[in-house]
Amino acid sequence: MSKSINFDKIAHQPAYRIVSEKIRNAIISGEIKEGELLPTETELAEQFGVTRSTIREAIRLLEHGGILGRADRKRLVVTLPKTDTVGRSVSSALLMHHVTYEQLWQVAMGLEPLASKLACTTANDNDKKLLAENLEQTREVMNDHDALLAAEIEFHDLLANATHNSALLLARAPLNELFYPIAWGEVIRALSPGERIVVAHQHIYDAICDNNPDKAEEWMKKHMIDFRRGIEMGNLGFDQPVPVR
Amino acid sequence: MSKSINFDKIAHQPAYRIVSEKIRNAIISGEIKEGELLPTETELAEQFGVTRSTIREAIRLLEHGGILGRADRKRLVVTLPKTDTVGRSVSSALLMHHVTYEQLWQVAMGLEPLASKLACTTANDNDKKLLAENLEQTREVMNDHDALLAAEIEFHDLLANATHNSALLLARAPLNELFYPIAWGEVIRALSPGERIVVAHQHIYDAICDNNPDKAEEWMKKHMIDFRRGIEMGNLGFDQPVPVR
DNA sequence: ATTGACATATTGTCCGACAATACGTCAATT
DNA sequence: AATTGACGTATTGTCGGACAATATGTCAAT
Repeated sequence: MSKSINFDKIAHQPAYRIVSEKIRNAIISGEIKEGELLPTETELAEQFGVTRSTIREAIRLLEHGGILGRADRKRLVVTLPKTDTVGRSVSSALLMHHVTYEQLWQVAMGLEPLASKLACTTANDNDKKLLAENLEQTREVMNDHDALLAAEIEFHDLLANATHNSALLLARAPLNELFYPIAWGEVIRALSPGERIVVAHQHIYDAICDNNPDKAEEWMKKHMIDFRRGIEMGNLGFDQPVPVR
Repeated sequence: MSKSINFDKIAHQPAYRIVSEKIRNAIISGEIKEGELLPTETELAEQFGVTRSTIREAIRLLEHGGILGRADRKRLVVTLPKTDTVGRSVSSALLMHHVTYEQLWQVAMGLEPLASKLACTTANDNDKKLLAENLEQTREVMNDHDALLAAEIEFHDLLANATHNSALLLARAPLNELFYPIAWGEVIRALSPGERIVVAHQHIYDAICDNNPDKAEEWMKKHMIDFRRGIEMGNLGFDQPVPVR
């Protein structure tokens, strides 16, 4: 133990980070509204009094987070971060943490029935129409593994969208990105559970149309448990890390 | 409808993005292991055959996602993305989506009881020790609004950590960042619910020590519902967007 | 209304330079 | 032996300027 005075670590931020923060704040606070063009790099450089290279680094910092996109591959534009953009960085974080099938399933078990329940009261006509179309589509491709997987993923995605809850959408983004495509994909190839999937989806869809939250929640739970049994019956270890790609 | 042939949009990726992807893949696939130093910028520039500026832009792209940090503020090092790093970008996304208290609460209602339940079987001695210390701490500061809020946030965080489920940790990151500090903060200032908080935490802690998942889940649910009533009783609109900062 | 030609604006990439600072080494000091 | 000091080196942060590639806008020609 040193008896000497302790000074706080001095926070020397590089310029590109300061600039990035300033831009970020301007965006989040609504000073620059969504859809608006960012000033050009040279203009920004003049305004902040730094070189264009510095500005570019600052911009890259934000671009990854999805709050900056490009209008036409030239000018940068302020954009609402899409779920999949944000989801991708969360997913790579999870892969590095060696997330397991089981851990993802637990989260899915927490969020998907919830989404199902909420959707009953929030889904509008368009949401229902999309779900109905997906259901029909799923029935058609029931025996085509790849197409079935795509339809299954879309169903859960449509359902989540129907809640119109962006917090929920973002929280479940890793499921879309890692859980369904990989884990579920293997299950489908191993067990061909097309029939069971369609039945579950149908019941969930009906529940939403009947405005019956409890039923929607219950069927989604069953669906998820089926899921789990699928993973266990396939030869993928439930407690194994999700493989990278 | 044009009858002419449709070509796919040509995907011209700028060099900095290609470089960034390559580095990202090398990291995720484990080619460069966690904790290892990245080659210096000049070396990377030589290896990829581009200028240092381009390398720097590529690095900034990754730095934001948290998979690159710095060892000593000079050399870059491969790091496991911490939950709060990733959480921050998710949170700014949510703010831009004008997420409401209610939406965050719904997610919390899905995840927190789950965390509580899971923690019963996964918490180790150290987790329990930390929770116990937090509990004691909470009791002491019960009437100091700011300290109470900090302790409350820490409790939920410790609980989530005790699940040792990184997917869950990342999914609930926005709660730590937006829901508790802002929404809960206002409730505490308005209603001084110190007593109720301590009681709930105590029951949850007991349930974990008794290895009683159902009880843990139930009490967390009660706790969250209390939460909701708090928000409704305070003059914050439950369906209002969470204010920016 | 479509095409073509041309000037302009903006981004992507390169090069070279220098200052600030973290690191390692080795000597000097106590 | 442990701390301090001096010094050279490696690496990042920032600068300035340059040029090519590519969208954009305008106006004339068909």
